[in-house]
Amino acid sequence: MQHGQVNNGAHSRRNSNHLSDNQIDEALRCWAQRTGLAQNDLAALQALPFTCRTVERDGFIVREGEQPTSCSLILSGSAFRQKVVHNGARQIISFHFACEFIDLQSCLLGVNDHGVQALGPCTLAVVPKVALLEVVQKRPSLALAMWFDTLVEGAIFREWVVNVGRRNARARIAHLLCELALRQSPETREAPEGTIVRLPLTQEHIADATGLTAVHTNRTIQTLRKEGLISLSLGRLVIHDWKALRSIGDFNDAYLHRQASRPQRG
Amino acid sequence: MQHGQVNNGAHSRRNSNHLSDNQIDEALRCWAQRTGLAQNDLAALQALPFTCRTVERDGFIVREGEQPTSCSLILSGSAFRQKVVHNGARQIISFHFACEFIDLQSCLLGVNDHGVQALGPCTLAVVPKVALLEVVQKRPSLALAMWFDTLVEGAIFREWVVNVGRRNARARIAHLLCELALRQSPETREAPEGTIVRLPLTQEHIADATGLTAVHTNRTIQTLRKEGLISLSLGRLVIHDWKALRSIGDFNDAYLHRQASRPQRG
DNA sequence: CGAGCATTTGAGTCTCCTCAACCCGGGTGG
DNA sequence: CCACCCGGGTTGAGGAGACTCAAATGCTCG
Repeated sequence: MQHGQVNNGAHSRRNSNHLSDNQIDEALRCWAQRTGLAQNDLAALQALPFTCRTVERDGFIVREGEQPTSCSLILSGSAFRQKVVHNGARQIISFHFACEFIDLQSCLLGVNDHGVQALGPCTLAVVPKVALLEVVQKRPSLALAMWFDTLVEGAIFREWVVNVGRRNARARIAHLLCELALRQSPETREAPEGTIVRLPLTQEHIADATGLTAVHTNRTIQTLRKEGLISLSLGRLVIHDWKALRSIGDFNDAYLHRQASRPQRG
Repeated sequence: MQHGQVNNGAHSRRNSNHLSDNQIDEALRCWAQRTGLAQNDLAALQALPFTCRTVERDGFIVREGEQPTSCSLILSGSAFRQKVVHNGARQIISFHFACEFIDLQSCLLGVNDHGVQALGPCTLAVVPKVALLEVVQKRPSLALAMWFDTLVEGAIFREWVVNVGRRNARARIAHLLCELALRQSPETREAPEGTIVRLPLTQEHIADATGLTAVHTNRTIQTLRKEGLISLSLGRLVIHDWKALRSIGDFNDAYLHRQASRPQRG
C-alpha cells in the first residue's frame, strides 16, 4: 500500500502561514534533536499535515474522558497535565514547554485519562493521530523516537511519585523548581544559577504540583526566599544558589535522561 | 542490512529446559494479547534468545545507577520498582506481575534511574537489549506494542502521583488495593469481589507505595478490616465490598487502559 | 477607582509522623 | 523439646508538619 518515502515536499502541507510553518519546522527539529532522530525521519515528520492553534491561558488542550483524534506539539508557551480527584482537589502531574509533544499517548490509548491545560497563552501544532501513526508505522526509527520520548516522560512521572510521596514541603518545592529550571535551560546541563527562568506559574500551580495547599506553599516559598536561595515572583524564577537548592530538593538530574546514550537508529 | 524476517524457528533458541521454554512462550503470548500484537510479531518475540533466571525475595532485578544490558519479563512471582531519597526513605513506584516486562526502558535509556526488586521469589526471562532492539527496529508493529506498553505504564505512574499527592491515607490504601486486585485478575474487567488475590506484600510495602509510614498504614488497614471491607493478611487479599472500596479509594479503572482501542497494526 | 486575582498573614486543628514498646508465629539451635 | 530470635504486625503517647478557615494586602487591569 504505502509506496516510497514520506511524501512530496514540506511546503505544500499547510494552508498559508509561512511564519507558523517555520515555527513548526523549528519545533520539530528541536524535538528531533532531543530524541536523537535522523534527518530523513525529521523530514517525514515535517511533512505531516500540522495545523496551528492557539489556546488562551487555562484553556483546555486535552480533556479527560474524551477520545483523542490528534496530537499536539507546543510551539510556544507552556502547559500542564492535571487530574481531579473526588473531592475536587487537583493534582498537576507534569509541566510541558516549547518543542514538546504533550499527548503522544493519544496515538495508542483510546481515551484520555487526564486533562491538559495551557499555563499561559500557548500556540500548538496539531496533527491528526492517524497521520502520525501512519508515518510511525512506516519508519521504525520514528517509532523508537516516540517510544524514547514516552520513556523519558515516564521517568519524570516516577520522580514525581517520589517527590510527593517521600519528601517534605520544602524539598518538594525545591525539587520542582530545580526540574523546571533545568528543563527550561535546554543545552546547559549544569546549574542554571542566576539565570531568569520564565515560568508563568502561580503558587497554586506549585501547590497542586507538589501535593500541598496554596497557603503552605506560600509559607515555604517565603522561607526559601528569605534564605536568599531563589527569587520567585509572577512569571519569573531565579535560582541564586543552585547547589543549595539542589541539596534541599534532593535533586539528581539523572531521571531527566538528557544525554541518554540512545542507541543508533535511523 | 537486515534481510528477511526474524530468524529460523523458535526451538533452537534456548539451551535445554523445555519447561521454561514453554513458560516463556506462554508469558510472551499473554503480553502480546494485552498489547494487541499480531501472531507473526509474537513469533518474532518468541524467537529471541531469552534466558531464565530466578531471583529470591528482595533480590535486585535492576539496580539504580547501572547501565542496563538486558530486559526482563516476569514468568512467575512479582516485583516492585523503588527509589530511595536522601534521608533513606523508600518510595515504591509500581508493582509488577507475571507476563509483564519490567524494564523496557532499558532498551533506550542509558542508565537506570531506579531499582527493581523481587517481591517474592521470582522467575524471569531475560533478553539482551540489543536483540530486542534489533527485532523492534525491523518490525514497526512490535515497536508500537512496546510503546503502547510504556504508555500504559506511564498512565499508571500518573495515577500514582495523584494518589500520593491528593488523597488521604484511607483513600490511598483503598486505591492501591483496588489497582492490585484488578491487575491480578486478568480478564475480568469487573469487581474482583470475594476472590483471593495473592499479594506477597508486607504492610511496609504498602506504606512505601502510598507514601505513608508503616505504623499509620497499619492503623488504616485495621479500620478497613473492621468495617468488613477487606481481609488482608500475609500474602492474601480479599475484597469483600468492591463498590465501597472503589468509592473510598476514588478508584476509576480507566487509567489502566485495559481495553484501549488500540489501532490496527501488524 | 473599584474589580478580581494572587499573595500574604493569623489562629486553631487534625492528620499523620516519631519513638518506643510489645505481641505473635515460625524457624533455629542447643 | 524448649529457649531464643527475628521479622512482621500491633498498640500507645506525644509532637509536628501540613491543613482549614478567614481576612487582609497588594497588584494589575479595565
